[in-house]
Amino acid sequence: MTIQDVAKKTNYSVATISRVINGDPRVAQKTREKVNAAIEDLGYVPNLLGRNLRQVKSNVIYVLLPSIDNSFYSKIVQSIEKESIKTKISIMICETYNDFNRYKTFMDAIRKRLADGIILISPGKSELLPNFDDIPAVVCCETDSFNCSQVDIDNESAAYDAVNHLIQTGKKKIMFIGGDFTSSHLRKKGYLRALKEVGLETNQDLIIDKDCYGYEDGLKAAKKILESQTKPDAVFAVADQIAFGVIKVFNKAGLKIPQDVAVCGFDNLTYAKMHNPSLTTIMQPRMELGAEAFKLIYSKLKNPQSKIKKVILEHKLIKRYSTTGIENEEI
Amino acid sequence: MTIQDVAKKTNYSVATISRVINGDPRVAQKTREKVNAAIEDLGYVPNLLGRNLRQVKSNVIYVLLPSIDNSFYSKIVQSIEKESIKTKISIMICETYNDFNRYKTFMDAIRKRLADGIILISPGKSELLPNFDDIPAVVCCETDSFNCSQVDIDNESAAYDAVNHLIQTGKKKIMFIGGDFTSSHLRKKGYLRALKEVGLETNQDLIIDKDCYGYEDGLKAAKKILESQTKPDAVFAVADQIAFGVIKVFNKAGLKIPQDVAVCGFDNLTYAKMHNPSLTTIMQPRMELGAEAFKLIYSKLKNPQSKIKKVILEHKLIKRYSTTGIENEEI
DNA sequence: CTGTTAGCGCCTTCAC
DNA sequence: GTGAAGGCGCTAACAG
Repeated sequence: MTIQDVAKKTNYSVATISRVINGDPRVAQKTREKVNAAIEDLGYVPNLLGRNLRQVKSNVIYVLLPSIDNSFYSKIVQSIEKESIKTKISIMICETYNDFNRYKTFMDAIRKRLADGIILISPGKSELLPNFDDIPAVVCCETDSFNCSQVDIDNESAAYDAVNHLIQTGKKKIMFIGGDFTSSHLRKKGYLRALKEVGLETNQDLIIDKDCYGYEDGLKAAKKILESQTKPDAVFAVADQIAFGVIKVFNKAGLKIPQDVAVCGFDNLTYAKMHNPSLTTIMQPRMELGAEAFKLIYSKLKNPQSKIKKVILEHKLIKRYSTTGIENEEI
Repeated sequence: MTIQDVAKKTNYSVATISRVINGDPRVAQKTREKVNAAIEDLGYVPNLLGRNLRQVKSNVIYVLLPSIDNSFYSKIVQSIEKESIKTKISIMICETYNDFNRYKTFMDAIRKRLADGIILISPGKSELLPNFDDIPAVVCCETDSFNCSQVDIDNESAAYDAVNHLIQTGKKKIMFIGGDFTSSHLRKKGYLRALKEVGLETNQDLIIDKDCYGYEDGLKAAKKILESQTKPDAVFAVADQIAFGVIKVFNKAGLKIPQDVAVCGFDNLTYAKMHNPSLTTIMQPRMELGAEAFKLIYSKLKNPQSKIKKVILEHKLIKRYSTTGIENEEI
């Protein structure tokens, strides 16, 4: 069943049928009705593969992210999807596991026209990626320099806010736990600036910034802290999951949170408020990050000449029990 | 740049080029080399839209799920993806939010040839869905009857195991918290069977099964419990997120978990072990569920005549602090 | 307002 | 082992 069959049945040409399907205004109302009736009648459904070939585009955008099993990303994806649904573009989620070859595979698929462009979420350093200068792209949640539009928060100042909050609650020996990735480095900068500003101690014993990314790493880091002579009265972790690990260990060791040691995370995962105690953290505006990323790639596709933009969105400190000692389910 | 250009450059015909690209054996070794060299040389990349049109398939499978912002689903998707990468099929994740019209949209997209088939994850009751008898489909994590292959766990017996475990730890007044969906109904059956078997009380005061799906509902349910005269010594919730809400409220009320009241969830979300206290729950074999679902749809596409299968996979009870009082980071 | 026609890029018979 | 030719289903000039 093709457009031909509809043409035959209605005695119009395929061109007219095509016009009706695509809402072209230069079709008589009556014709339109007849054609639609025939389409209904025959149960005809256009084959978009034909259209895609003809128009040299797939109306698909790839969304590349490290892993879908991370609620931080999933919220971003959700908003990209929400935005895309308003257009006729579909998104395709692709997990990279930060693997060079997977990035390459997906980028090559675009060269094969299976997608029109990509959104890269937290891709890491640009020099560790395959070159993608030839394909329409937007980077989300990464502050390294790319040859395309980007959207992110100000990581340095977000960390500054978080650490400053810890200082405000009277904490003086504040640890930093992070990993080896760009935004973590920036967060460390913010941490250092906050301490420096009020003349607080900043030494290497207070900093763990190697191989620390997730829950298990948080467990390890916290154990190391307990075993050492460093007795911090607060911990700032660059990811909520790390903070969850830290809390687990501190709890088991009988430390009171936040009285003995306060804990602050980063990202405001869905679980941050469910946690016991609920976790103070930096909220990244995930919905806006995703929506903005989509808008950027969309306008890039509409107008390939459009200029590269860098968009910085507002973060927000969410104060919860793990630093304030006040449990409030509403937040 | 098309296959034509390669043909011209090599003085072979487009047919030969096509054969080389597709690994057709009836091509002389020498020819193959020359053609590949030219392809390399020109930087030619095949346009798969042409191939798709010609072969009347897109090599895409849609994966429909309620929401991506739920780590239960994301693990399943991850395994589907992992399985798909071995083939030349790509998967496309589609959020339905359990909305009839969104289901319809995606199913229509398949009729438009944008995908070759679908995997439906937790689609709910079959009568609430648009008809999809005309498209290749597989249902995952749903026990309602569908006119296609299915993969799921035995929900009734999983719930039985969970409640039985609570009984073993000496609990006698066990509440059930669930919602109005098929697997929840089955879990209630298992709950009732376990209680009945040992002659424990089962009355309506111990059952909350309306509008209870997520964290917020858990909060509400727990508050209701505290206000009522029912003083349960254990709670079995049909989802981990509900359990998290319950724990939050009980904790705040000063109840000791599991001494005063034990809590058991369902699903074994990644976060269940990070929680304080860590959560006893039923592990669904999410990776296997996804992998099996993909295999089923794949064979359906390979062989449209293949028979409908129902696959039931093994669940497992994961015992943690919220029922045992023992914190073990390893689990 | 409508029809004719020529491809989009590829694969696949059918010849030789 | 290779080539010629037709067509997958659709859209977009161009003509009328």
